[in-house]
Amino acid sequence: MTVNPSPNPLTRRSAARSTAAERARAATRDRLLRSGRTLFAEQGLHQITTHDIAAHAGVAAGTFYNHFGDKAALFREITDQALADLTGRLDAMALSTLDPQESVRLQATALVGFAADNRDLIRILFSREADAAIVETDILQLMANRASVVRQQLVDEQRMPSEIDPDVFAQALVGMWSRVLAWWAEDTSRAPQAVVIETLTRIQLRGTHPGTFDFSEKS
Amino acid sequence: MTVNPSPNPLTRRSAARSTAAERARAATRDRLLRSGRTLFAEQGLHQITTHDIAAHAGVAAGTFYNHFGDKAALFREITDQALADLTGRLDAMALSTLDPQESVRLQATALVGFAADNRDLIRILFSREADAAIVETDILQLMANRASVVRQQLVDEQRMPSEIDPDVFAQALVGMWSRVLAWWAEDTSRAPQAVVIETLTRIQLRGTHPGTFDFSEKS
Amino acid sequence: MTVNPSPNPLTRRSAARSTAAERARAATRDRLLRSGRTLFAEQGLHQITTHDIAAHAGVAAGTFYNHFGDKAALFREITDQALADLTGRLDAMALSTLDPQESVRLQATALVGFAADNRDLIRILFSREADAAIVETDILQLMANRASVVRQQLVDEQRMPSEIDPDVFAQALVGMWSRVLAWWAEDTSRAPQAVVIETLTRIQLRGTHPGTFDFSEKS
Amino acid sequence: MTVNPSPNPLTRRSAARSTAAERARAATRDRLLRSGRTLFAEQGLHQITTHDIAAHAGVAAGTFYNHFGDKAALFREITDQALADLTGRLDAMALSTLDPQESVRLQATALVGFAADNRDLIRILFSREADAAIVETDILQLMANRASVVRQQLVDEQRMPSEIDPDVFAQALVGMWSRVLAWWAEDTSRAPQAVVIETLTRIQLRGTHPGTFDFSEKS
DNA sequence: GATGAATGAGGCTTCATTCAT
DNA sequence: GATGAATGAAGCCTCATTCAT
Repeated sequence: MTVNPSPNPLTRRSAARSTAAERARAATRDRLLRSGRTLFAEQGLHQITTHDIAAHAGVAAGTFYNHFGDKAALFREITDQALADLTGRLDAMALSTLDPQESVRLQATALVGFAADNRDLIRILFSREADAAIVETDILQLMANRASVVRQQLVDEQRMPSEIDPDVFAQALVGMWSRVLAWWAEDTSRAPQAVVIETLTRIQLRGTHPGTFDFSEKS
Repeated sequence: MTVNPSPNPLTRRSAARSTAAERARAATRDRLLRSGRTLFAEQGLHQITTHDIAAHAGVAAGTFYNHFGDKAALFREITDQALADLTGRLDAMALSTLDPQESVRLQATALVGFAADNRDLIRILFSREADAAIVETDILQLMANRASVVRQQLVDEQRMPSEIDPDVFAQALVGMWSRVLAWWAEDTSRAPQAVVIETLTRIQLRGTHPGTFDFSEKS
Repeated sequence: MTVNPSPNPLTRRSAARSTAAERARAATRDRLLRSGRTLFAEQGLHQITTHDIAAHAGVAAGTFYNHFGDKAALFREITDQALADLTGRLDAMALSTLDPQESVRLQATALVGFAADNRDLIRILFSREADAAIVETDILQLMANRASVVRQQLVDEQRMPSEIDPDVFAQALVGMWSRVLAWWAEDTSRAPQAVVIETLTRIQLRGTHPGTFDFSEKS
Repeated sequence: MTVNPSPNPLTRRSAARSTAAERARAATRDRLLRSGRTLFAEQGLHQITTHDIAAHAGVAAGTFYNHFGDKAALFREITDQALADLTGRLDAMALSTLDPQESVRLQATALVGFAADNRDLIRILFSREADAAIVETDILQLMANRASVVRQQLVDEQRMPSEIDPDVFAQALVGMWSRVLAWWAEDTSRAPQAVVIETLTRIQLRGTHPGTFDFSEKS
């Protein structure tokens, strides 16, 4: 015969109560986050007021400050989450192959997939406001640093030519990515997803002007 | 009948006066433009007030509005000039060769040269604020449009592979350029000018991962 | 008909429950009072929020309003209690002697003793905020009124010289008291308790400039 | 023969222009100062908003900030000026006699005269808000420090009895002064000016309880 | 009765812009 | 044309208070 370790009714009730309150609070916080994401994507950090966000979330102006210290804190939370998501995807890709060529294609696939799934986030992440004075972290710089370090390793291992400076390469890469993704996320009908992936991949693997260099090896 | 070849002294004087006044006015306007360029480059459109610009230019706050309709107008004038300069340089380069490879290198040279000569302008042009809602013109978009059209022509003429979508290519190109130049203009000691040019050129001609594609032809 | 001398168990239980609840309630109320006293003493009425008090008392923000109508009500309750305590001590002293000289000394002793025992209350009572618009009662005014009435009686009975106006005297007295006590209560190491008592007493009995007076001409 | 150093008309005109503008600016500043003084005296620092002051002065809300950094700055300027005036009067008195008795009377005269002339300032200076956290300087403390130092000297020179502690004395003195003056300035019909002076003087010279003291026996 | 999230009025401050001189 | 004080709309944030659970 088993004892049913059923929780004490009082405990359970109070736990339930507490959980309900917490859920309500979390829901409000989430509405604010979503509203911020939507509005920042549409209009940018400076055009949007805390009142706008609160109104869009259906709460009073003061409620905003029950959940976020100030406007920048909300913005930072959005971008931090987004960046974590994005780098998570890139890392997952990176681990799935050792072939550099394949790796390039998988990264492009991950990026474009992320943009398709998170159009608002892309527009926020890759707006230059994301690294304005108000927000300390420069997202593109973080990504560039990652890319630069990886690249330097490859150069050191003589798996990449040293003529391409790792720092310049890294800036070029994130510039290309951010611009293409922001452009495409704004209106995904501008190009089929596969075309975006393919073009990004080809530019990395063979450059923008492939045929001009050595015509013997056209794929 | 006599021709009066000598200007009336009064007329001349007043013309001279007027010219002096015009010169003074133009000088004031120019100081405002320079101040705006310097301050916007340092701190961005939103951080700088019209008072800041007037103070930096050594004029009164109201004087600003004798020369520019509003803050955005000054900003636009700066960016329009800069864009005209930049595209002028690019066009000049474009005309000097028919070889696509050489053309790529010359473009990179022109761009990096412009950035070296106009560090402030680069930081303004390629900050994302340059295409914020307040300023209608999207500079990068203009450049992308040019690049896209040119590319489309080359594809149509079968001088470029169609696998690289002209629109995506154009976005990638301006993204790469703008990011690299903004990064470098912020601190030109980050890389030698020649390295920036060379890296940009190589990425275009052969991609970021050249060795991975066909190892037989490493230069 | 039966008298039921033994309490109904249910009634008793519920009475006990009720008493326990009352005790809990009173304890909460008391914690709020103490927290208010501590915090108001440290920072003043305006610097302290109801949230501060509730947090310091370890209760929720809303609980505050289960016990006090508003912030001013709590403040008033603190000051009313303090004033009652203080005047109680002064009255007790007053009854213990008929000798005016002794009375002065005993009053000083009582006041300084109260300050030593209730440093927080002194700082609240004798901060000017205690009679700010938000709180109707002016504590010093109440004390001054008492002093004025007593003085007037002594003058009428010709036991005090009429040259000292009872109202001015009363203001001077409470001004002197409140300032000295507030100063001392802030840091009791500023002077030994006995010195404070003695100095207050001497000033009342002989003035601040005793030796300077020519005693031949008392009116 | 005398050269008439009449100013150049242009210079004069522009000087006049400049002076007119300066005068206008000074007048606005002065209106704000007066409004602040009046309103702070009536309602205290916390009850009065910058908008209140601007409205009372007949200017727009933003104009306040053309002249004062914030509300506290205006408040401080008012109190600093007032304190300088007041201490100036006291110092002038102090120099006019060497007789301590006369000095006491002259100080009382100066203080009460100042209160009569500056009722608003008295109410501001001697409200406890004048030393609230927002304003660093504690006016009464400054006055007390002065009094304490002077007293200590007199004690050292054996011209005052050491039984009266200089620090306690100083607090008592400024407490008495501030309370009496604030009370009287609120409504000067409460007592004739001469009576206030006389009572303050007598309390200092002979105490509040003169007749009660037996002069034969004090240690 | 306790809880604590939500409320929203209200205060402070900034700054693009105007206008009388 | 230059000046610079004045303007006032608008944004940020606080906090006393309410109320559903």
